[in-house]
Amino acid sequence: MGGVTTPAIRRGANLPRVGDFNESVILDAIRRHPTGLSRVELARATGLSAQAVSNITRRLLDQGLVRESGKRSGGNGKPRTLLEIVPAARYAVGVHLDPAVITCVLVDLLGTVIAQRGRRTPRGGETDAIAADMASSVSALMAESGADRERILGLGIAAPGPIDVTAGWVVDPPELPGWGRYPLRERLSAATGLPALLDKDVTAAVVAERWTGAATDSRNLLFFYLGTGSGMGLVVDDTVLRGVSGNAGEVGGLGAACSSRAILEEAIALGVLGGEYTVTDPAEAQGGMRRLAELAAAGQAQADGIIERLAIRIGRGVCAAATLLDVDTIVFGGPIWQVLADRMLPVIEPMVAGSPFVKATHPTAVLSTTLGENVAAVGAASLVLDQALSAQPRSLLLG
Amino acid sequence: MGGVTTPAIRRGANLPRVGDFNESVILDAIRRHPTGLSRVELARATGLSAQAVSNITRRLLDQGLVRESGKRSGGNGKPRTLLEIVPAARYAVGVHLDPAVITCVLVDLLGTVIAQRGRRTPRGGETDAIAADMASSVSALMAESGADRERILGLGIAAPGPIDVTAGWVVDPPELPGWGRYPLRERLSAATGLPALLDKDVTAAVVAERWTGAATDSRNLLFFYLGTGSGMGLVVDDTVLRGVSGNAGEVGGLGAACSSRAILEEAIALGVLGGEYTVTDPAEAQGGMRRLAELAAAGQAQADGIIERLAIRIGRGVCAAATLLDVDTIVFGGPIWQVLADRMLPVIEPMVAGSPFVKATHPTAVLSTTLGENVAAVGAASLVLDQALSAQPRSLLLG
DNA sequence: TCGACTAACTCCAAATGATGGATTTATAGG
DNA sequence: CCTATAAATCCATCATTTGGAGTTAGTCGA
Repeated sequence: MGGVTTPAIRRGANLPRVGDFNESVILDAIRRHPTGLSRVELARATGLSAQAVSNITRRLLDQGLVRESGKRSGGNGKPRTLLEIVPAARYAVGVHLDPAVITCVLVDLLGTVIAQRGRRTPRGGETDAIAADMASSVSALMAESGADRERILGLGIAAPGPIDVTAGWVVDPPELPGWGRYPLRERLSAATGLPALLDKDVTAAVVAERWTGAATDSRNLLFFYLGTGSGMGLVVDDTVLRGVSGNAGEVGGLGAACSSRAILEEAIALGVLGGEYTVTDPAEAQGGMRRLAELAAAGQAQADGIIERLAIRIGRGVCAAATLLDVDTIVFGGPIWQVLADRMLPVIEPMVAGSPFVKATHPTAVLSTTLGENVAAVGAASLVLDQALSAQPRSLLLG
Repeated sequence: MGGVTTPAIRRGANLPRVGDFNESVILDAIRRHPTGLSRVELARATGLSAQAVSNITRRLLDQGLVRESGKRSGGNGKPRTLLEIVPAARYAVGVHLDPAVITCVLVDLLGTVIAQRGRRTPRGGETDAIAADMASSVSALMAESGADRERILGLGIAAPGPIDVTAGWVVDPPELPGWGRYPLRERLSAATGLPALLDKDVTAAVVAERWTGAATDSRNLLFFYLGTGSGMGLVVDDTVLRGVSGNAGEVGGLGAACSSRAILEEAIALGVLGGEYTVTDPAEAQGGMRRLAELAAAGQAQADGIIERLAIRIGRGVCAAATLLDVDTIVFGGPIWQVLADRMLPVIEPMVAGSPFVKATHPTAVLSTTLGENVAAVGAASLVLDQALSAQPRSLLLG
């Protein structure tokens, strides 16, 4: 009390920070325009003076992040010189530690996957050995991609929640025995020599979706991830919601009800699937779900009912969350979603469109991810890009 | 496409903005320390250099926002000169348009209520006349408080959702016939001569709670408002969540189930309350709820059951939201909450403490507002203070 | 009582980055 | 070939933070 302990108050801002920030703003604008963007257009779009834009683009050109890509003549006057991103100027690596698979990807500045590797997650092995194996996968990825080492910004790690962001590890993961409180971030950083950051897989996924996926233009979106577990990644007012401990996006009871384990158990109990689909290893769940989807597609009513009920449950949860957070875009993805999307999307879409909130306020887009099964791994890499290159007002503050 | 239309991209930042922002940061830090804070402490807390702090505090002193309030000697050396807020340096006015009552308050820089007025919301009168009456209440408030006109920053308006923030009006409010799409913000601004802003009542309430209420230190909190309707005000990562259209915090079906109308109907159907408590006018609902609380306190089991079931419903909703958003503080308030708090808080508190997410991650405080029945009106005024004086990184961007 | 010491605060020159006006550059059209 | 026009850059200016030196106001010990 009384000034002895100085609590963490908001930090001030700084001249050099403004420079860096505006650089990010310009880079961001260029990145978002695949066709290229001229300096005047940048000035108009960002509100900066033409002079400032000129200086900043010069710095970006010097750093090799941007190049001039031609001219566009608009009638009279000097034609605009277009600027575009040099995708190979920087890279980021992402690792997704999932109960079913461990995926590593290397992406470029635009989030395009340059190289990737996946392996089934070993059950009950030596955690240290598995982590070492992850690190060597990352190193191999960097080597085979031919990317300059010094152009690699860092390593992003996505893991199922709950996590402890400050410690850089996973907390009591039900489906990941052995990984609880294992110092994953430190170990991978040390073993690869890259700066590393850890976040929840769903948070990573929503960042990917904003960076390169289906929702690059939305400032308020919700990503529902359906994999071994399920959860939501949240972006509101152009900022990724992380919450007190980085665990925002947990869906409580809904998550358990949507787990592949619960669905398969229901299917087996109803006799739709045989006992051979009982999951001990989450890696096998996707096969069971695929079988279930096939049966449903072939007209098996009970299989279809299971999927439809799942869709309705998810639809309710998503509507509640979309109402609470006032988003205009909902994206679905994850390995299990990929299998069931065709059946579930037509159920969920009208639920959202018909929800009282949506009808009273504004239309809400419902989409499937365009990034495929490894959204979360791409997301892990996107976390790095996002931190290093995106223009977040927060970055103006002094740490 | 292709650069013809320039989409809204993030805006750059500016030197003068940095100055203003840092001024806000310092003011914010001083405001949060009732005992006063010296320049060195400010420098350490904000990360700014001693010089910058010195310059900024001089500006604040010149503006009369801050004064030197004594010295504190800490052993050797020159004693620190303490700085404190001058509460009367600025004022803000807040109006809460509620289906039951219209409340106006005038608060000072610290959010302390200097003057207030309330009246029952007229049913079905001439909207224009009522708005004019609100405006004259505001003028009367300003006159009787004796506050310098030029020290009044503006007028905040809180209204039940859904709202349209850009238009500055309420959209189809079920309990506020006649107010749908009425240009409330413009009219009140014109009639009072003050710049006005409109937000949802629950959003206003959460801002109040952070400015002066029970949660001035939490950066992640959730406010559950229980009045004629109900909803949540959300703050995550130190920013107020507003969403696409400013309607974040709606609770869908839960909101309807928690409305005083629904509760009283249930009580009447069960014969706990007589038919005379049927509400046509929301202003009468509070009386019925008070009667219900009295019966429960007197040991009437059915009345008690109604309240307990309500508490459980709210508890579930709040747990789900707290899990989704990863907050560490939950605050309850609103006119109906005031009446039922004693019975409901003991039900909800253990639900939160026992929820799987809370147990797995971090303790979560459950509190009642300290601002009484007119949280929302105080909140409306706080919206003005918050916009004008709080340090939001967002404010660094050029509009 | 006086001087040494220490910490808080302020003055001054330097650095950084955005801004506004004038200037150069590149194209289209007559 | 000249002019009009729009894009991009040069130059001087302004606002703000920063770092080091200097000033101020206390405490402590002799």
